[in-house]
Amino acid sequence: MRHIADSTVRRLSLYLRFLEEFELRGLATVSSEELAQRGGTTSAQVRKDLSFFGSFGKRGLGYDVHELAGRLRQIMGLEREWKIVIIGAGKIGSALVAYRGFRERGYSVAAVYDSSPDKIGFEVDGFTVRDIAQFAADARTEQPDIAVLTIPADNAQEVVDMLVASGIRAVLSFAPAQLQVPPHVALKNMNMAMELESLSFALTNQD
Amino acid sequence: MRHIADSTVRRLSLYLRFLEEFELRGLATVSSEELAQRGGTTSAQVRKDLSFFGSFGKRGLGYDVHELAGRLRQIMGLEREWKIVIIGAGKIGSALVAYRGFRERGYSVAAVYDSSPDKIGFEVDGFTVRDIAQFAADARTEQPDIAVLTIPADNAQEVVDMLVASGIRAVLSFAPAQLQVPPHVALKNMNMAMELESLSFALTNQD
DNA sequence: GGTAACTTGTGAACGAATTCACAAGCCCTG
DNA sequence: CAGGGCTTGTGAATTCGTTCACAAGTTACC
Repeated sequence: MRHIADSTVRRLSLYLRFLEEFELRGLATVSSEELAQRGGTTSAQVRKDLSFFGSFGKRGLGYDVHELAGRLRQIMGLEREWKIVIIGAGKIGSALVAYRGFRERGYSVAAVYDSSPDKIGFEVDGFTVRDIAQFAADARTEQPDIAVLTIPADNAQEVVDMLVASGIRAVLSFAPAQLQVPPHVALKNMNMAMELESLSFALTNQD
Repeated sequence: MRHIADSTVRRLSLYLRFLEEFELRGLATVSSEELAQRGGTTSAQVRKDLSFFGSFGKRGLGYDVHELAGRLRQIMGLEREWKIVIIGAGKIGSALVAYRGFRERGYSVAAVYDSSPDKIGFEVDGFTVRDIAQFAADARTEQPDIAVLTIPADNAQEVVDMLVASGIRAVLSFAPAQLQVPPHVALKNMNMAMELESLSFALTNQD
């Protein structure tokens, strides 16, 4: 497949959310213009984004809400369940384990890991925290799909190296660090420090 | 000031982090090439990013680590303390209140709000959770700078409208919703669902 | 069935962001 | 102080993403 821009993928994710919203409201069809307005973009952008994957609409009419939602789920890989492991049973990690939004969207938490003896063996929202040292062995049988990293920045790189060596091909990192991964591994960062600094930049450099 | 791309601001934030790392390691100067390698970008990109704000380097030598860090802090508005309020005392909100990274980088949590009687009046990491209804009144005297939104998507828009009406000009939202704010308000999203879906997209559409 | 009102899908035009490439400046060595 | 080795700062070239604009297809109505 032709390379798809990250910005496009993120918008598709948004469109899907809006479609689900429209579905709930009982709308049967929706135009690119309506989707665009809901998402703060333009109708041309919506159509272009979709056009990378096929043509799903009817001229003169728009898109069938239910059908387009299905197509998007298919495109985004949401027709199967993805196994998540949470690495780091600190405050953020524990909050995520309990986060219901995961399961709602087809992501199921399979296990929680930590390296600290204060955490290993204790329960977090129904999960017994495992020793990170046993990850490689567990991964062979359990084959988790996505690792969510909620550990401090200082040893995040070595942990991610270990995860990758154990076969993980997708990482969502909350660690405020710039991690290196080989090209076959997908990495996304949730870097709060960066977002906050973007905000203080905006406040400081306001016109 | 000329408009600065969001991607540039985010990279500046990264560079600052790397500079602080280099400073700790005792390096006195650094070249754009070294910064680039650390951040997975190119030296031309680093120089171009910096050039929007002035010329901070010495030809043939590179940048003074300490000086450039200071300049970046100034540019990013990190020379003052920013008052944060956390809106939503659920799992994520509570985890953030306790997050030490805030204070380390000059952001101080001033208060925590919620709308649920189960939360209001109770303590979260030393903060007594306040009633969201009293936000407007509090804001007049306390003048918080940044609101961090950790509430469910369904009523996020009305809450953000209220925050904006109360004078908030910067919002970091964890709510999985596309919020509308007037142009003078800066808004950043931390949308985990979107990042996860980008990952499952990558896993699904792998070459 | 003809026409008016809509809406999609998509090349082409445009604009924004990144990369190239090089003149200019700095340091070190002999 | 001349020459070689680096590195910056920045216009120009390029690449990438967005927007425009319109032919083609659909529905509704008379």
